[in-house]
Amino acid sequence: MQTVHASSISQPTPATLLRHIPLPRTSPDTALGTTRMVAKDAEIFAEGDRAAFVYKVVSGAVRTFRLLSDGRRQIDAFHLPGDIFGMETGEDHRFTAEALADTTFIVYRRCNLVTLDGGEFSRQVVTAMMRSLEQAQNHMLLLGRKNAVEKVATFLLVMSDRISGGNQVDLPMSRLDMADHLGLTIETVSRSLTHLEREGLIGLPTHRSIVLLNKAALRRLGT
Amino acid sequence: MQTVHASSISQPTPATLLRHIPLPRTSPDTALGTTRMVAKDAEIFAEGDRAAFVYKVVSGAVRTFRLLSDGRRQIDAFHLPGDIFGMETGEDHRFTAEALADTTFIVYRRCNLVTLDGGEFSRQVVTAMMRSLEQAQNHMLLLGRKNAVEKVATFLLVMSDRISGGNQVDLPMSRLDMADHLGLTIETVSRSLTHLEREGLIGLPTHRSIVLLNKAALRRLGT
DNA sequence: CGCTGAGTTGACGTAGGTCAAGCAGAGTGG
DNA sequence: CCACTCTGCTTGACCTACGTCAACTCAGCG
Repeated sequence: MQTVHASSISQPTPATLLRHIPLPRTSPDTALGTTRMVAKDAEIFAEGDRAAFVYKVVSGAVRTFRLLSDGRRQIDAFHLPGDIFGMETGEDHRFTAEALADTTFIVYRRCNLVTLDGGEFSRQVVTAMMRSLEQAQNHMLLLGRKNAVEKVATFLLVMSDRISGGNQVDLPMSRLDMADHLGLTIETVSRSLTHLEREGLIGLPTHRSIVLLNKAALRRLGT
Repeated sequence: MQTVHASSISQPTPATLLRHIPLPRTSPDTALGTTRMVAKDAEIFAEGDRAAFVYKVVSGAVRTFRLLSDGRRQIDAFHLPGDIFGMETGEDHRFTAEALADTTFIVYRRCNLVTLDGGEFSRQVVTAMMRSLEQAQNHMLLLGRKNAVEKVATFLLVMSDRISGGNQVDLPMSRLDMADHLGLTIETVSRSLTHLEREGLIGLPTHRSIVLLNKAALRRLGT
């Protein structure tokens, strides 16, 4: 059992709420949807909300998570530009979504997913769901069977693939977000990072940016 | 880090292989597929196999799992009669599937899932995938943030819902399978079960059958 | 420059893993 | 019908990876 960090249930600040303004617009990608911008830590939808929309990140990043009754949090995924999130098969959202940073996204009215019309949009949503499933399956292996250093190494490789493909990763999330995604605490994430640094596998020029110095060795750790 | 139980990489016995006979047949449910029977612990497909088929359990039960290089195993799901498993978006299977007990299932030639024809079969497969995703998301919360007793309590409730709906559950899997599903060891699963028994929440008439004496209390543990 | 919040580090505690012994039910053979 | 083994499960004693608590560092910012 672990204590619940206060910030893991943080609310958007008043300033945040003020900047939480719908911005109707039209563009190639928004033919069917509406663009919105929200500030860092703003809530996009909450667990239990009616799931009337599907979302696509344009810029920034989003976390989706669930809480246990005592506040323990599991972040199931981070959503980066291009990712679709918020699909549900039932009526309601089973997750809460919050912006990791100031974020722009497109809101699509949820066409009934059960009526698979074979159209471009429904195909895109189904593809997004399949990708979510694969990621979730990889993540179950990580959560169930990897130790702290292996978890962090795997995470860095995945983020590197998704963000840059290069050797430098600029993480959009805090240590707490990483911890709640990997089933660890901030302290253990921090210790694992410094461990990897001492081993020469990564460099830590700043807190949020990480250089993967030896991807092969990192990959060996995560398999 | 944990030791690898020898049986977690057990191979089908020779006797098992002999009983591994394709049984072509036709019935209402098999209009598009072929029925097969396999013995307990037989492999149905392996990680890396070409994913040319999709499977539906008729009787018995199936586990799908992945291994780390040193043999640590994560069972992502158990598949019971009526469940469809083995869908992949890529070319190859990313899991191994084995029978938990003597099992009958139907094998469907994999229609290309990307061409969503809106037909009955492709709708059924997409529904199965969505259900898998929801289960995987629930399981990530369990693996990442629940303690041993909470994991076992949650698992018993889920299995009870899926198998009987009543208060008696006849588990089709061993303690080792439970452990590798819940991210624990057999010893911890065993201790958690006797803990729940001592608390009066469950009864253990035999090893494989469990009586849920206080579902409300169990549910409180898993939330 | 001092304040603030995020991150790191160290000392210590504990849930759950490890190792080893023992037990019970299901086959098997005499 | 009873000893005999085999396999899965439980239990106990001990160990360790990771959580907890608390002090400290440092970057960003008014």
